[in-house]
Amino acid sequence: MAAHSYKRAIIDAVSGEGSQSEMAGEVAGGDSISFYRNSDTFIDMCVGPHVPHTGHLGHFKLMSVAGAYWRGDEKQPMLQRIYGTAWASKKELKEHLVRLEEAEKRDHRRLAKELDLLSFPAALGGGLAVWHPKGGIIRKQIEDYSRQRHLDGDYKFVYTPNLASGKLFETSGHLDFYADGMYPPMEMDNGTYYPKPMNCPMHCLIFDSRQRSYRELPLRLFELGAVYRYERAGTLHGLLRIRGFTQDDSHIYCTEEQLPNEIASLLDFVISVLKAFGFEDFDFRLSTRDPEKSVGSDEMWDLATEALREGLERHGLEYRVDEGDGAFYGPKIDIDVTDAIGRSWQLSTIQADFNSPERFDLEYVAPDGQRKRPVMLHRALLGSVERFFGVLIEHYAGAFPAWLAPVQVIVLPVAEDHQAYAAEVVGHLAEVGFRVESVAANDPLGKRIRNAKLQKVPYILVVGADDVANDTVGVNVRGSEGGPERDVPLQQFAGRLAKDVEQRT
RNA sequence: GCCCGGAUAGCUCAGUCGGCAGAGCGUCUCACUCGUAAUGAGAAGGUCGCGAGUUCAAUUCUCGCUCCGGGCUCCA
Repeated sequence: MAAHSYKRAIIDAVSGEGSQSEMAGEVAGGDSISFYRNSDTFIDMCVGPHVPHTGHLGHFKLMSVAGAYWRGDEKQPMLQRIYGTAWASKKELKEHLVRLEEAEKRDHRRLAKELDLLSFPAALGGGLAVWHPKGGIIRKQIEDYSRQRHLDGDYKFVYTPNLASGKLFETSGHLDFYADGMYPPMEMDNGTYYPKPMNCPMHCLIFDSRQRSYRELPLRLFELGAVYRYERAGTLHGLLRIRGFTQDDSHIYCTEEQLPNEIASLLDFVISVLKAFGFEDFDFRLSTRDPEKSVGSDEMWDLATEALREGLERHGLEYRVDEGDGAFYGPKIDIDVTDAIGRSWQLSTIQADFNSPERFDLEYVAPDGQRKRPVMLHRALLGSVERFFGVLIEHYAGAFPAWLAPVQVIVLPVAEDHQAYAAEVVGHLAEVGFRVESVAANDPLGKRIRNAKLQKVPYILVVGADDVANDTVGVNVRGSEGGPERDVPLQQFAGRLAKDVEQRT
């Protein structure tokens, strides 16, 4: 109890005559207060339960210490918390520790370094990354795929700048609601400018650039847009929490009547795109209005919330409702994916917005010639390309499928005599568009195999005298249990790789 | 932002109770020419994160800053 002066304070406050402190009121308002005694010297006021005595903890290991705000409120003092893990048996404890080690091996920050994908140089500043060639080619594959899907989905590609006048963010409401998350303004000769924290205000300007007809709706504007948001220093975490990132962002302008259909087809689109990246399990969350932190009429909110709900229900999707978790301008559906080791990541978001069209005074001409207000949907599928890549690295543990792998094939000549043939194989595969490298026989074959495996290359081809004679290759498939496949005709291998790439497996 | 911890070679890390710093891996050179997860020998490689202070002397002690890690809080 001596170590829990705050609990002492609660008890004093509760027992103190006429005390009206918040804590006292809160505790005294409950049905009862429970105490647990684990030894003569450790008595804890706690809702419990506690184990009868520490012997029941079984096999444990202390893991870390960290600060934690009293009652989870950052305005309150900070306490020291000691974290440990306890298991019934030594075996289970050990298994848990092994699981932690495995998770650490897929940490995207570690793999990004090991696989030379990207880095976070201190000289660049916190929460900012530079992409190296191998990370860059993967990113290009991701973005190219996204662009292709959006082309197919009748999205219109737009580009907008990284800075905008403060007036734009006054109009959009961001300066009112989100100034803390925006970078400080730049004063220039003709006004005040901010790095953009969102793309939507600019897309609204594009909509508003001329008179719009109902015939144009839904108008789907798409951009891989870089945004900058101030994240507090202690919250930064590799690619998963970063200060500059790129959204696969779209704003869809449609009529109120089109909204349910548009949401329904969006849900299909999201799921289909995420599945291409190897995700199979999805969780849906519907977030509703927080009256304290929102704008717009109840009518608008109800309409938008119902449209989202209808979209989910039309698909028969199970979803959870997060009351009060909506954006300031509207309700949303967030989509979480489950990765290869069962962890959940929030990626996609679909947000209804009746507010921005109002603020930007957007209109279209209806069939009857009347001017009407469009409805707007914000949506991102990957969310942030940077964050998505971080999740993808962890999902695949760095072993990217062939269509994403920075190097798809490494060709290893058994000895110097086979070098010329290895170069031929490389030339042939490169010519048809594969990313392929060769490593000369300066080191023993075993070592070169090992290095290629550590780089998680999908296919390692070994070529020796037999292969030179017969136009074949020895194929090592990443992760295969059996030994290498010998004497595979080169054309046959090329066909197999092409199929992998095409099917994104 | 807050609490605790950290920053030494390209990477992983040891070390200096204050006296111009080390290993393994990697890199480079030479030899080896090898059929499936580490060939051998040699060499190069460091403003000991940045800035101030104390000291005859600071990578080491003190202070400030930057960046990183584990949490907390926050995340349109």
